[in-house]
Amino acid sequence: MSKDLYIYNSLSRNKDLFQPLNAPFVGLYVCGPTVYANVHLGNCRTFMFFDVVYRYLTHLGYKVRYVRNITDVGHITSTFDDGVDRIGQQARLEQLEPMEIVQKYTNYFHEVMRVFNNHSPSIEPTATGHMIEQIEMIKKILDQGFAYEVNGSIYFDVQAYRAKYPYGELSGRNVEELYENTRTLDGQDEKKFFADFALWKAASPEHIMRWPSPWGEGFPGWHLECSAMSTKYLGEQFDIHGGGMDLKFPHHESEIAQNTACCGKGPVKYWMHSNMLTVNGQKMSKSLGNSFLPHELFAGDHPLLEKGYTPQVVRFFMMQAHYRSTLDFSNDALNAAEKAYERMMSAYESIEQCKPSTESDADISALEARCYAAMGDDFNTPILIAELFEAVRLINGCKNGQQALTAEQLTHLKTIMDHFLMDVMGLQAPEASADHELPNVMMDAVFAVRKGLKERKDYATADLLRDAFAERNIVLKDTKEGGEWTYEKK
RNA sequence: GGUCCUGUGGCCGAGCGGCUAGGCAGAGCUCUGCAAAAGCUCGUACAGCGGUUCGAAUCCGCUCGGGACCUCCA
Repeated sequence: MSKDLYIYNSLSRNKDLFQPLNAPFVGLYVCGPTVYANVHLGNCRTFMFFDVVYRYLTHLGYKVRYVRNITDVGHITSTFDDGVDRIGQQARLEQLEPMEIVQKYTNYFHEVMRVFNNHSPSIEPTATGHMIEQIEMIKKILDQGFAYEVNGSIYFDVQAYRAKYPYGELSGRNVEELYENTRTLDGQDEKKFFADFALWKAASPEHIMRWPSPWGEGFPGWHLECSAMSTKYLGEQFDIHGGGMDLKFPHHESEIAQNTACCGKGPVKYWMHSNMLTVNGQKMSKSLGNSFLPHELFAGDHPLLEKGYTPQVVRFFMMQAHYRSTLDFSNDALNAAEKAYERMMSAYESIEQCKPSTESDADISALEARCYAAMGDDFNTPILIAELFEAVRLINGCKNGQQALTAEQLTHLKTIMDHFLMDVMGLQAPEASADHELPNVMMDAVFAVRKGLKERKDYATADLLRDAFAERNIVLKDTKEGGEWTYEKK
């Protein structure tokens, strides 16, 4: 069975066979959040997807070092001279210390990541914690002649860089064309060339976040931290760099330029970009005001929402679309995902109830191979889910005696579900089984009573019992053996 | 304006030269005291117009619609 993995590489614009630089080790870097506000669902999609990348590589047996940074300084609202640091701005707004802002929104971010069942990264470095590395990197770029100083700020010299290396390869930008469209904005700038970007900004007297440097007090540019931290923890060259599509330019393009200027070679073998989550066809973003916060979605506490959805349903919903497609967020789609998720999970949980046969015409190994093929084809989770519904069909068929499965096949199906549903896609069963133990014992008695009533053909009382539970959101379902029950929230 | 992506059945969403995607919703059947669940079967599809091809949802051209990026963004 082939477990080859093909990854769509934004740099080559091709699905490339994944071959790690130093197997079995894999370096994975993902641009994390700027912690100046609560992460919204669009952000979560990216982190959830790269969690699946991390999980699948790990499942394949790679030793993955997953680095995802926290941007806690340097993310300025524009690179012009009046640019404001997002963290500093929010600190003034909320009348808190910048580090209080950082802590507050980092906490929320971590809580959301946990609730969505994302694995923690191996290393979660912060920009403020790597000031020395960033300053050292600037020195190297200066030494190589690809940066210059103006009034205590250091800018990356795109023209000097372009004379030696290609610039704009990742995003397909043409500097001349960019210039055509930006020259009007290029006013009283201290940069030599419009496309130059800040590596270090001198801090104005009122600027709160500031660090000493060889060029005076200031703060690092946004793009620099990722270059410095990925180099520190993953080396000058590493395997996979991920992030949202909107980071391709200028952020990732600048990263490539910084690393290349510093080390003479491009840093990343496979660039991966996940597409946007949209609302009514438009990108979900904080600035457009159409973003959902995770807790609003769970509680259904938002004008555009009819009801709440559990984190697991949301995760399943995200997995039903390919990461390179935009995904539109709607009540209908979420409702459909909820139903699908519940069907999937109830089949998963009922594998033990299947009675094995001695013979079977089902080909479970082929099913497993198709699961690997789906994931191997650029992490195609929608196809994987379609294959897992084939497993659902087999399990349900077996449960009501229409499909013969051997004991080995049932175990195999359980393994496949465990691997792909739980380990790879990071889904979880709706509720912990421990909570079910006592209610189950009680419900067994209820079903015994109903059975007696039905045998006496006292259907009215039997229905009364069922209705009484239904009023309390507990749905009773009769089966041949007795009954099943579920919570059904409204 | 530039660069790029995209338009699939009632809805979501894969596929991207020939072979059923899948889910949700809908119809019929089986099972069932009824119901629910589950299984089986079914329906209608590839924006429009041309072209290439034995064959196009898939490739090419044009038209129309939607979106992203072009120094805030996951």
